[in-house]
Amino acid sequence: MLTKRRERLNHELREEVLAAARELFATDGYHNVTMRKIAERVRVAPGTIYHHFDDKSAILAAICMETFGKLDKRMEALVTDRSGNPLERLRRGGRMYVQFGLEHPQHYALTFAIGDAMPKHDSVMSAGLKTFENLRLCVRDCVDAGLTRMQDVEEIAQSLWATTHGVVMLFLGKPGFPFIEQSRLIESVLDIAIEGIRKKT
Amino acid sequence: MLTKRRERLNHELREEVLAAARELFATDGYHNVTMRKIAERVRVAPGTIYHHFDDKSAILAAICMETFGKLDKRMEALVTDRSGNPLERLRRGGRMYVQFGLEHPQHYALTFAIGDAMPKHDSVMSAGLKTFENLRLCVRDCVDAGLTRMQDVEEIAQSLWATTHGVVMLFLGKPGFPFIEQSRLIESVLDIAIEGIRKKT
Amino acid sequence: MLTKRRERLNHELREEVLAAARELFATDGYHNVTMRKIAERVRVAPGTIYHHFDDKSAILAAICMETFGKLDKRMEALVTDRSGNPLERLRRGGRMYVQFGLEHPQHYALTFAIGDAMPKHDSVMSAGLKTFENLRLCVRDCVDAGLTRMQDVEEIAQSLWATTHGVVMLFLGKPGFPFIEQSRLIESVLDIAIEGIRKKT
Amino acid sequence: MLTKRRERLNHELREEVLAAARELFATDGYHNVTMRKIAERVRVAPGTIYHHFDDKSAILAAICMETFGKLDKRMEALVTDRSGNPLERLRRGGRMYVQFGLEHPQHYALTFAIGDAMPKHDSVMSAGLKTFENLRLCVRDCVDAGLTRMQDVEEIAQSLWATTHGVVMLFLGKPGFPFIEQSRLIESVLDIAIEGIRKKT
DNA sequence: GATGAATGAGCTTTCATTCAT
DNA sequence: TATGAATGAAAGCTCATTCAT
Repeated sequence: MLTKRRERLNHELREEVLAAARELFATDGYHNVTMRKIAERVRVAPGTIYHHFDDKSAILAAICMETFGKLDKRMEALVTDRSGNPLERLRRGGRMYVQFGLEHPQHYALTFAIGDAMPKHDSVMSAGLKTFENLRLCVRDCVDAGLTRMQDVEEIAQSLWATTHGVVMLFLGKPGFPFIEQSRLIESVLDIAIEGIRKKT
Repeated sequence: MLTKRRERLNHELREEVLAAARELFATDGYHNVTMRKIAERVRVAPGTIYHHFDDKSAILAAICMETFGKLDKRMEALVTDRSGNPLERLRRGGRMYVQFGLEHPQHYALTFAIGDAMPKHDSVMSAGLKTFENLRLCVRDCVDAGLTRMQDVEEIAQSLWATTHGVVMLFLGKPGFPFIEQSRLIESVLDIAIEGIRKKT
Repeated sequence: MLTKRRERLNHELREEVLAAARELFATDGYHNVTMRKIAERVRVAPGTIYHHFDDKSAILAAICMETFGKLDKRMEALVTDRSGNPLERLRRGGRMYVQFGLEHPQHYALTFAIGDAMPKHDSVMSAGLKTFENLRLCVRDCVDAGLTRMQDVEEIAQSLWATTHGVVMLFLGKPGFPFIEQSRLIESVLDIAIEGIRKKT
Repeated sequence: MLTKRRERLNHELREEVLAAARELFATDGYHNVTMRKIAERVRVAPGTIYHHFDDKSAILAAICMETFGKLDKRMEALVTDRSGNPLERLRRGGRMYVQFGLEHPQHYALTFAIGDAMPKHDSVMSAGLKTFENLRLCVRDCVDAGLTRMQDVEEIAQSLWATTHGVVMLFLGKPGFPFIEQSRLIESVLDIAIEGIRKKT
């Protein structure tokens, strides 16, 4: 009983720290966020945070893990349903990825922001790899079905990742730029990428 | 006479600070470089730097302006020389853009990254965006030459920007990821983009 | 019944804390041992220790009392057994004293070092000083047996205390100094002291 | 001009820090003295101290060096004048050493206090060795003159150091103990030591 | 313009101790 | 009695910036 309640409260504080950090990191940049600022926002003593996270970088790592977890869920749904044209599945996958980034800008930016700020945590790295694995599987289907100009699955998968990542980062990073209508640009980028991969008949 | 010499020396010191900072920023990252380190490298007292730059971020801004100036020159050369296949010119332009980003990660991040700790300087912003105009011109040539599947110059240009931006940001943001060989990935992305645009004959 | 068992368990936990602390203090130094480390070693929550000891220094005090108790027992055995040459008994006593100091550096320092950070506990103080009384008795035997050059028991006893104290403090205070082999230096000091006291025949 | 004045002020602040630290270290113990406390006493910002000393341990090291310097001066005078009985010179040396310790209790305690608190600084170590060298020379004279029971210079020298060190530490560490008159105890200890060394005729 | 000592706020992190459960 | 999350003060240290000279 007691334990359960404790755990719940515990979990809640951990989540509060995560929420505060997520927002602050995204707003002010990892380097400009102090443990004190996070603690103040959660109305907790600075030292308390260290009961839940080893250090500052561990907070960032936890946020990234979270992001990958969410992304993974959506990705798996895509891979599991293997009906239809694989190339079209790839397009849907790309569309979903971009939308995810735009719907969770704080998560996304933090997870994929400039590497300087991101301390290396092996758990995060492997979580990222796992997420990417789903994209790879999608690409493999296209290659196996003989629908692609090229045969190197890894090369294609990473190229597509770069492309979709670019759309997200552009929208997030240049909010003031006179972009064409958002969904039109997304579809255009996806179309160019798919057509760039497709085998000419 | 005296005045002239002084001016030259002043200018020289400013340049030396810039050179030292440029190197240190690129090597250690903006946040890990202290004013003292820069001053030591130039063999000058810390306070002296403040006679030439308002603050630390002003040094970075100056470096970025400088660097974007160089990029612009290269870009202009590309546009000015209108010989050869426009699509190939576009490919060379994209390649140059990506290489620039990877060679000047700190400066690139300043202009294009979000939520980072780097201070935003408007003058740098506009210098960076000016570069986009050259891309637009390049794309127009392709469309005018009837080499593209689509006709909307703005849509194509922004799509290509997103794509090249994506490659740069991916490399910068995930330095630990097991990417395939860098130049191979760059060429692959460019190839997919160009083929995705090219009109099927 | 229940009460008795509880008491025994209590006593056991107290002893376990003492044992863990004794080892940690000796290994890492009083200042480098945290309550948490002690608690972890005993597999107990940090707060639990405070049910058995007022604070950190109380643990050290308890250990010292304990240890001085043991020293006293040894010393008393020496004095009680009055067979053999009193001067040799004195030598054995000195040897024992030095060894005691070197085997329990933290406890020794608590009682005899100055200006150190260790908190002073009066009960420990008096326990330590009680030991001196045994030295005095030993010296008196030598004087009474007519084996000494001098007759002033107090003067001789205090001189011997200073000497043995010196060996201990030297080893404890200058751990990096290139001393000759430890036991050789101890024997040398004792030999000089005994010969310096002995009546020339 | 300017430089000279600066240097003098600089030197003065350094000395003030040293003086404050010396007193605080001796009073409260090295571990209980904070940089902030030192800074407050000197009426200076905490960071300022770091312009004069690398870190906290460097302050302690500087104090120790100082002590050894003073001791060295006196010791050298003793060794230089080689007239008279070497054993008596040794006695005078011991007397001087003890007096030095009692006259500079703070310096002495700090330099020879329990090793835990004393971070190892090579420069301090070598300064200590140099000081000890003078004692060694004195002992060698006695051995060479055939005045000693033993022949091992190092063994005798270290034994004597232990003995004199003991007297100092005892007086400093147990100010409340009912010692016999100070100079009488000192002379007694020295007498026992010298007679303990002297070759029996 | 150049100096460089000094500032002072701020950093991450540690830890003995408390107290509601 | 035992828990362990939380405290809160403090620690050593850093650094962009200022200002008297």
